[in-house]
Amino acid sequence: MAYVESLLHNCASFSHVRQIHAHLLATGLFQFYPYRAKFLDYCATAFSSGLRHAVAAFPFIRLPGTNDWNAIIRGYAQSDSPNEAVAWYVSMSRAPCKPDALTCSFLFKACARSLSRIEALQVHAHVRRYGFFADVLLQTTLLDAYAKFADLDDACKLFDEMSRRDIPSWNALIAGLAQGDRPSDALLLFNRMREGNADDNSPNEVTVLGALSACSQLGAIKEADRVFEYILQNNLHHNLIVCNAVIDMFAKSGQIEKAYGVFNSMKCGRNIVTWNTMIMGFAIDGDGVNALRLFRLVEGRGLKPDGVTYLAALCACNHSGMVDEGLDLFEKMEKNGVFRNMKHYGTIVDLLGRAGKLEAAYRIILSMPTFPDAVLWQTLLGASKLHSNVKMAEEASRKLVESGSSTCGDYVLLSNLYASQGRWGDVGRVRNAMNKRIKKVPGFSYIEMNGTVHRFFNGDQSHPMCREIYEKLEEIRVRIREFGYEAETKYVLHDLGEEEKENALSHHSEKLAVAFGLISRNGGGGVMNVNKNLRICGDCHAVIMLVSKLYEAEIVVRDRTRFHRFKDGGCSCRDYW
DNA sequence: GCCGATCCCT
Repeated sequence: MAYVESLLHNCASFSHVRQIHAHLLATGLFQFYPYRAKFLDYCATAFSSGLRHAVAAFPFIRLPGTNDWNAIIRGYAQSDSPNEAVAWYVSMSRAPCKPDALTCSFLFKACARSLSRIEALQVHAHVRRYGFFADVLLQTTLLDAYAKFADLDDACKLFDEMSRRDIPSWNALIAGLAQGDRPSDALLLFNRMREGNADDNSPNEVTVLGALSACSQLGAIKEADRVFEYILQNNLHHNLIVCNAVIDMFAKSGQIEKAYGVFNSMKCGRNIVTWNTMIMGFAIDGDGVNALRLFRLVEGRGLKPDGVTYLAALCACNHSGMVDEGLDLFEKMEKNGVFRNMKHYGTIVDLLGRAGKLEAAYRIILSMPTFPDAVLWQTLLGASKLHSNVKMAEEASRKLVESGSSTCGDYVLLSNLYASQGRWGDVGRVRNAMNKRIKKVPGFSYIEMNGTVHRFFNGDQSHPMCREIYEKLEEIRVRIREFGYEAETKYVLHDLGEEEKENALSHHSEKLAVAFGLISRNGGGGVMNVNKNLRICGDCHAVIMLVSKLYEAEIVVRDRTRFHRFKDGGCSCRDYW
């Protein structure tokens, strides 16, 4: 038996696996359960074409045992068609042998990957019935599956009920929270673990990846620094994947120099993800020159640009207004064997649209080989609004409504366009249509001050320092007026008088956050960082530029798509966004 | 023996 295992582990190619298979058949060992099951398991998981081979061999087994089934189920669980694992489990349940904890573990994995929630619930019930549930590893796999279905409350409940938890259990929940839109909870859990309150488990490489991802999403600068400090102290920065996530985190929290510092000092080598992350980092920072410089270096390092590399370079062109360079990349990528997907189209449509080439953007959407995504029409709508092209905006809106995927934001865009033209009848019509829909994403901004995160909604009056904040806003309004500012009331949706419109604008969440930041900085310098969940509004952009000059403040706003660095009355986006 | 992992359009 030992020699078969040793042969298996020394297979350099799939043809070696076939030779071992032939040997087992010739010697009759194939019908001997332990040999065969080991062989099948190796065959189905170690090589890409091995699963088909194992599946083809399966019918020749006289009486398949649990591990034979497990081998196939495991193989499918990690294949491109994980749902097949469930189908095999159904067949297995009709066979004489019984599933074991391993079978269920592979099934949970398969369910997690194919997002088959119902099937997972059924297997969960079986697990309880069979009495496998005491198994920590199995519980962790299930926890991970729940997290991937976004059943985070169930995942937390399972976690709390576990009698024993190891590092992967913690990691599964932290990563689940981070990826499931609860990054703050992920950080809380990470910090608990770091402070030694995690069943004697300390964070490892995988744990910090969850924490890094949480910081990236939040754009949380202080937390980002703290997580990095932990990584250095515990020598986790020799791991390539950790480094890639660190670069992403620094780039997404507005610390592009730190991101580039890590990129340049990596001792563990760089892979294509490293380059993609750094290029995208420069892109969202509005530094198209550095992004394209790195893009050109990729091939020289023996790496082949992939779809994400091109996407990052296209994003860089988009955010820096480099239309010709972007079009050139878009043309070249397919010649270089990289297929264009929806995201590439989305970026090029935005690039052309923002540059005012609405017809060209429209033609690109129509010329696509696949059915255009709602995002493409939303992008075209946004560009039409930017360039006040009512006809194109109406066309894009029509397509969105037809596709059944129009959102609140789409209606707001169209309505704002009508409003800017004074077409109040159309505004009312669009608003009525919008109000029939329930889903609204409220705009909010947040700013961190002395370790506390302060969050503001539009027109928010719930902050303890509400009075001071609104007084500050009034002061800002007066000072920038003296400086020659006029409110760009076209950004207001409603049919209000000019003065009321200005008020509606002046209480946008990003302005509240900036006013609060000015009050709280105690005259001290330093950069003020504001995060916003949606895109920054045009009036806020203009106002914050002036604030940066009149109050000598450097203000960085991270919005949904990029960073804006306001300084001395200007912005790093050079008004192109 | 089975658990946890990086970059991606508006």
